[in-house]
Amino acid sequence: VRKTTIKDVALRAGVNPSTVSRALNDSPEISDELKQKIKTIADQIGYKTNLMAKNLRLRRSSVIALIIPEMVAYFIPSVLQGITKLLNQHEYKLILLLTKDLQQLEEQHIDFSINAGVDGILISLSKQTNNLQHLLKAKEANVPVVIFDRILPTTDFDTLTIDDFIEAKDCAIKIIENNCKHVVAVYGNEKIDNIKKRKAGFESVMLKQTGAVKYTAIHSDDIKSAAFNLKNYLQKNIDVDAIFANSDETLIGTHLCLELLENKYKLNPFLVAISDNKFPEYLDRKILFLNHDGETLGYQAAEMLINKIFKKGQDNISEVIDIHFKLSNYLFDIR
Amino acid sequence: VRKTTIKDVALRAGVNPSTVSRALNDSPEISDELKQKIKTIADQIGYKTNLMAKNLRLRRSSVIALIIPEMVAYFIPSVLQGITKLLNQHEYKLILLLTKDLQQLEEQHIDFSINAGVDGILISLSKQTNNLQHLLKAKEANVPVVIFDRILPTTDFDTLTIDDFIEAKDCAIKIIENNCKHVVAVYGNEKIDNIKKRKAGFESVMLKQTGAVKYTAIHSDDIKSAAFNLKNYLQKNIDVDAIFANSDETLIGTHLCLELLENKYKLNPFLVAISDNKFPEYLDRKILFLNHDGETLGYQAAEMLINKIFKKGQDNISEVIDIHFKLSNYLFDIR
DNA sequence: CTGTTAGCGCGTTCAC
DNA sequence: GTGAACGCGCTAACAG
Repeated sequence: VRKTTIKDVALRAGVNPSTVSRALNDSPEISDELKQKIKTIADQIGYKTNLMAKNLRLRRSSVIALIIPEMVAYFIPSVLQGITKLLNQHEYKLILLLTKDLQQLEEQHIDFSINAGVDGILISLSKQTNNLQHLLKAKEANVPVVIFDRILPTTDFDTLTIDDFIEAKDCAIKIIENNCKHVVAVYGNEKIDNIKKRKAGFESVMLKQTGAVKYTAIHSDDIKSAAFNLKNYLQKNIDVDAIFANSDETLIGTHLCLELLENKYKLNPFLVAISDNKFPEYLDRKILFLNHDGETLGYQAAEMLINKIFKKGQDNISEVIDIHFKLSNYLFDIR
Repeated sequence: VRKTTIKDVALRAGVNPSTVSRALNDSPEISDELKQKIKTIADQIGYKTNLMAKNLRLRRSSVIALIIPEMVAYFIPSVLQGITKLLNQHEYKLILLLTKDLQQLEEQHIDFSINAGVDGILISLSKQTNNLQHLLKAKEANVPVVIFDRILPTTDFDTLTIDDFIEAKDCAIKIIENNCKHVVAVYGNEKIDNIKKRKAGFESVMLKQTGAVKYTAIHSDDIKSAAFNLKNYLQKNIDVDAIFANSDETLIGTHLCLELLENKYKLNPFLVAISDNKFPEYLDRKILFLNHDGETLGYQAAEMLINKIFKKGQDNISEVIDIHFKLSNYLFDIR
């Protein structure tokens, strides 16, 4: 059950294998009619080019490494969907490496990727990672790298991330426009760079409102602490009329907290969130939220990498792109 | 910047390239001391075997195709995590293909996989798929296939799925043991085979209880309809003391419904669910649930496929494995 | 035990 | 325009 190769096509067409190769790759040296003839024959006998041989010859692998902390829902699956979409268009394969947010594992994965001969690396940094030393090896080995989502400021590598500052700022502006007077922001773990930026963006608006608007920041490490800390605050401040949840986790915490308190108090705060667009529809509540579109992010990140691979060796300026999504409105109500 | 090859090692060691190859692959024909010497030299000059060349020579690709409906949270990401874990142990790469639950796309992806020369196919069937005709091509082309999660009964292929019947039966037994007298089961879309089996398993216990226990089945297509239909029923039947949600979607629907009704009625049903272990902790409610451990499923599925690839051509009996997870208890409470 | 030879399937240089 | 020959890096068959 041997697969049909370029030789079979050549034999059938009465030409040399190299001629077939040239015809199939649209070389200008081949006459159009011969090209047509060869292509037809190739189709007839079901010839498919062997990518492995081709890659070996072309000194490339058509494999990229995707290094991410973990497969956590919901954002990453969307990102992966976007990456996949673009990669399949170019017949690229994937090695998926999980760092579990450990810098040491991340380093091992990078070494492995370089040694495995991948054509490029797509990486979202671990929480532990605070410098890009280990990625420099990739640069030396001449393998293109794109850092996406969880990034660190750098001029050595291409980065693509969502512009957290601007988006949080958008949320703050919306709240002010809505004439709210007592605003609470629930922040997640500030060790995460994105969270830090969102806080900065939100406060870039809020802190200017001194006097007119009362603003309080609440911090949390997880869902429970978000719910708990918010609850403590709200019980003493029933006049809160706007809440900003800056992540899906804090949003859920906020939701749980409100569920509990709504039985006792009359609450109806204006709720604004930055989310990955999955929880809002599960929460029976009106939420203005900013949809962190992972698929778009993934697609663009993969696109950046592929472009970098194609024009390898040419212009080596590091690109920095910040995506800016817009606010969407969502309302779920079965009452 | 040429990479060091087997030739460089051979030159340095004063032996023939093929000797190096044998030494590195632990051939019994090579003396231990020569092996050691060669391995040391290889390490010194930083030799890494070129997998592409090796694969070309060995007529394999070290790539498997993963064909699934979509990257939906939460189950699939866990599955993917498990698959990745095993694949990385064997230096296997991945082509991720999404069918969007369309049989036609599924067929295209299978054809593509065969032509791309993957070593094996790991597939979870689309909702539309009701026969395995298109997979027969893979069998003819001699590419191993493992069907997992969403399967169809077959003797032509290996299948691995969670034993929905048994698990739902377990849930029903727990409810009976708990002395509940009025049971409602909320089922999802019955076109999905798994849902059908869960219903059968649950009812295999429930329908025997005629007289002693009142049992009602509620059907739904999505979260909203689950919540809506359940609400309609509960409003007329406040004495319901047990609810079985047979998927994460119906569980959320159930949760939303209870949230609404709890303000008006005194409700505290015994809640049992089959879940992917993500929502229960987000719902502020006591739930007895069966954790559908995707990571284990994915790991085992990949393991089955790799084994099949290794002993290709030998025993060709189709394996059928049903995993049976156990009930876990979960309680989330910030009050 | 080890060296020699050949070839996996393709793309490319050099001839003609 | 097209054919012949070579090599990408590796391993398997055949010698010795």
